[in-house]
Amino acid sequence: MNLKRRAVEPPIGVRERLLDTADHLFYQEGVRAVGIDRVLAEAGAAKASLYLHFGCKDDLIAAHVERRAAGAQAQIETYLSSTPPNERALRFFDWVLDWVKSPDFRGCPLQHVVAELSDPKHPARVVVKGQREWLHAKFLEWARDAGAANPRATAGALVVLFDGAIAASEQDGPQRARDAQRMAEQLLSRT
Amino acid sequence: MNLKRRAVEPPIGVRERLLDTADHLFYQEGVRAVGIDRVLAEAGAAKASLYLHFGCKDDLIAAHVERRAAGAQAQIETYLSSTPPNERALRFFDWVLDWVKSPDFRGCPLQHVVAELSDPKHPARVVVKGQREWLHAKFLEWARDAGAANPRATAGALVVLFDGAIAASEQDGPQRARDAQRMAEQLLSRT
DNA sequence: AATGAAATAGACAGACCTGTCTATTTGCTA
DNA sequence: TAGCAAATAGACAGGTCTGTCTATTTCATT
Repeated sequence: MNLKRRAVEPPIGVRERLLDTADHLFYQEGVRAVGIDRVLAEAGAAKASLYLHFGCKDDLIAAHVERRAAGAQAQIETYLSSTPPNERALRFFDWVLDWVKSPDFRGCPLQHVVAELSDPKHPARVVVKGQREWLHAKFLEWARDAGAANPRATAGALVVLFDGAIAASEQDGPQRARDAQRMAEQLLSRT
Repeated sequence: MNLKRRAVEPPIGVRERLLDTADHLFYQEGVRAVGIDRVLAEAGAAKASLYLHFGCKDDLIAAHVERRAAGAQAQIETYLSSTPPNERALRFFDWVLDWVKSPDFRGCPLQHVVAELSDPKHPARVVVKGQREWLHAKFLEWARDAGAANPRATAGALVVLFDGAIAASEQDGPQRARDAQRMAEQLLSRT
């Protein structure tokens, strides 16, 4: 019955502010390139706040990945909610295309974290793994709904097309995501 | 007894030794995670030698990327030399499969460097760009040789399949490279 | 043997990093 | 108004990082 810190919520809490800032900086410049002090200064927060809310930098990185993963899941579900199940696998690549065309697209934050943190047991890597399993399960579901002859093989191919679309678009521009989309069409057209 | 390493050891110059070590460590753990001192200790070299031969760490990173790029080019050319031109695009994915199955495969060093170094003007990024152009030109050539109806589109698709095969295999294992290979077969079968 | 270039060993500077700790201020609420 | 929890400011410790510099040693060629 304590509605203590419930108030109304006009000002953003310091935790959110820190995570917002870290999320942005980590994505744009890399988790190792950005130091705690940068995050603190840009968020206008105190060091004690960061360590109170997140414990250590590695956990802040994990929270950043967690936020990206959850955000992507929500976006994708919303994006596809009005699409018939059998068309979702293909429509997914419209979402990918939107993403790679967005102004501050800089590749996949999860791929980046894997590149930067070589230890698979790092808390952020654990989150990445979970997100990957989620995505694979989605692809499998959509492949089945699309009537694929071999849903497992189709799901694997979709993973490749997704990773390839993002990684290639990071360096070559959105055209690569279109190339991927075209392959997805071919892949899903032969039921 | 005073047996210097000269007696039995082949004459590996300090520059090669440094580059060998840096190349390996940078690839396995990341260019930002590995400090100069680690390279020095593992190579058994002096700091002055590193700065004499490479100038600064950023240029050492660039040399590492350069070596990977040149090595890949040479390997690929050799691998495909006995393959008829019209089959090279497809056969290329056998090479990819070999790579991702090799024991210390840890993804694409070039993709990693792009993830770690956000500045496109970084000397290592410049090398990456060059390698990418080389690869794209090769794909275009092979697509033409394979009689593709639209070589440019096919080359773009091959880039996506390549990046996807590597990035996905880094996290999911070699199965993803097989998935990519199967898509390449489909892509190239419709002439 | 003498010379001189290349390599080694390692101290050092200066910057930056994560993480801890103390002291102070703010703002809600009882 | 008094109290209390959250947040701030910032000093500090202990590492690590890149890069420079000095002094010494190795080694091939003369």
